[in-house]
Amino acid sequence: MTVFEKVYEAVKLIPEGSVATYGQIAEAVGGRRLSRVVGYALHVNPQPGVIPCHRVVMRDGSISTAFAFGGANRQKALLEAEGVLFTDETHVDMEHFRVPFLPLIG
DNA sequence: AACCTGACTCGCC
DNA sequence: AGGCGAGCCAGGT
Repeated sequence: MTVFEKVYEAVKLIPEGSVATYGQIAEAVGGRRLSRVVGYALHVNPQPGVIPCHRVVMRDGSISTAFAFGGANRQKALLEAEGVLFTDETHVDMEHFRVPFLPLIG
């Protein structure tokens, strides 16, 4: 099981209507330092549509500008469709929609 | 086979 | 308070 596989597992565990930070995913797969690797893993997302990568945002709730499947606006629309609210145009309301806990992937 | 880079995050100026 | 470097893994050149 590679780190990438773990990343995909973790991302798929994010419940609908919630979001997680790259850091949270990183901690779930082995360490906070892997946050960058998490981003790369989603970059090479092997199964778009299966892996809810739109539920992964920056630690401050902002959406990455380098979003790959339609732009940050598309990601924002997907999240709003799930009931996730935004504090402003680009920041998710992390206080209420960030997942409280993400299980460790082994 | 080694080096560079990439959807990040934290710590030190 | 804002800007920059370090650290992690995998894949391409």
